[in-house]
Amino acid sequence: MKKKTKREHFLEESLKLIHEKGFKATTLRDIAHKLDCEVANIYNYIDSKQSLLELHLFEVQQVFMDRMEQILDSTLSPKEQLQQLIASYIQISNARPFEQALIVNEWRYLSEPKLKEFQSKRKLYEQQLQTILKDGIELGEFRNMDIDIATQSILGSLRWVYTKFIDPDLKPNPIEIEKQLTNFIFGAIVYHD
Amino acid sequence: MKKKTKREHFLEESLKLIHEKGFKATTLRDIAHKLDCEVANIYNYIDSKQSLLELHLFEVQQVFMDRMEQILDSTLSPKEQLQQLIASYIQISNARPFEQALIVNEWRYLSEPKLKEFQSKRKLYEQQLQTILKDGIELGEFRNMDIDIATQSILGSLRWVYTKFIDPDLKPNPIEIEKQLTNFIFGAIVYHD
DNA sequence: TATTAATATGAACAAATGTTCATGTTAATT
DNA sequence: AATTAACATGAACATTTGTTCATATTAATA
Repeated sequence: MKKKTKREHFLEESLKLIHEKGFKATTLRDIAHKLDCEVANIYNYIDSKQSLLELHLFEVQQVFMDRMEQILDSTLSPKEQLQQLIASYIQISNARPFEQALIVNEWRYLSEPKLKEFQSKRKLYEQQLQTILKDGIELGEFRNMDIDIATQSILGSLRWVYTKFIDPDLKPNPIEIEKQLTNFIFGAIVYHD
Repeated sequence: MKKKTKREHFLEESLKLIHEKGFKATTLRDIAHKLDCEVANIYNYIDSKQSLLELHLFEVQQVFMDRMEQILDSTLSPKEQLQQLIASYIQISNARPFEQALIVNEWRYLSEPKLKEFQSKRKLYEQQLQTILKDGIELGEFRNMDIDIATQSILGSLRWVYTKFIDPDLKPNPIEIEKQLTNFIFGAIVYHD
């Protein structure tokens, strides 16, 4: 059992608070109150309020990007690649629901140049998914469709999933959720009549 | 051609600004600057900053609710009802993309009791969609699936659509988007093998 | 044990923020 | 023309906010 340092504890709690209230609405005094410490103490853990947001966002975004890279580097078919991508998305949302919540809701409060960095990585991720879809359509694995709309709709149907993993009482089965969402998305984009 | 009052102009511009920067990050001085007027003048249009958010949010939410009611009051089959719901969702997102953006991103900055009011209406909307899905499954129009996951996924695949209508240069065809999204969602939830 | 790193405190500050007030001007309605 | 409603201004205010500083105390490491 690894001992948690005070800093790690601070990062966890501040993450939850930012998730609850929103980054802009969360003050350093809110955080200090939750941790039962003085505001000034926070600056022993982080450089600034902004850096706190950056910390959480880029850490998880990198996990998404790495998983995408792995999948693209594989020899899997587009269909199998998409399946893997869905699985990875749900797995990350399960493992780190609060960070994922920030990715969905709080990224816009990054300040330049970090904002552009985040956006360009997200755009790359979307383009990589688009490529998978395009390849799949050319191979006849997916039906013909507007790739941009399909990309956004797929991501949209995954983006909310973290909410299932935030409530500690629910404890939903991620495997079952993966099955349901895979069926949903594959039904949406494969051929059928 | 209806003449726009100053207040209407103010509401439009402040809406766009809140969409751009986020409600909490938008200051009254930001708005005043955009409208080239004094901060105090704003209070000739609205009672408070909070009321500005409420104004925009509840107006559009009511449109969503009304359309849902109309559909439920019809004698259409679940399948046809869902089709109508998708159409109405896209139509509202097209007609009022900025308000829809607030519904997606800014509702959480409502303060009580308006927050609870908003949430309960949204919950009702979701439950009404769930009922459509449940009925459709029982009638064999939709395949058997986890209704909660299906509901969230359908709404998730629609929630991003307003972004297409925000950029005035794009001018996408809402009919084509409706067709694509209808195919996507129906593919996702009807039977096929 | 000596030394460095991690954690903690309280006071203080400048800037930003939502709101109010008293007052004035312009436009619409009677 | 008289009256009311809509729009506009600038000054002022109390709070809130992120950040810094000097200075402790505690824990880890050499």
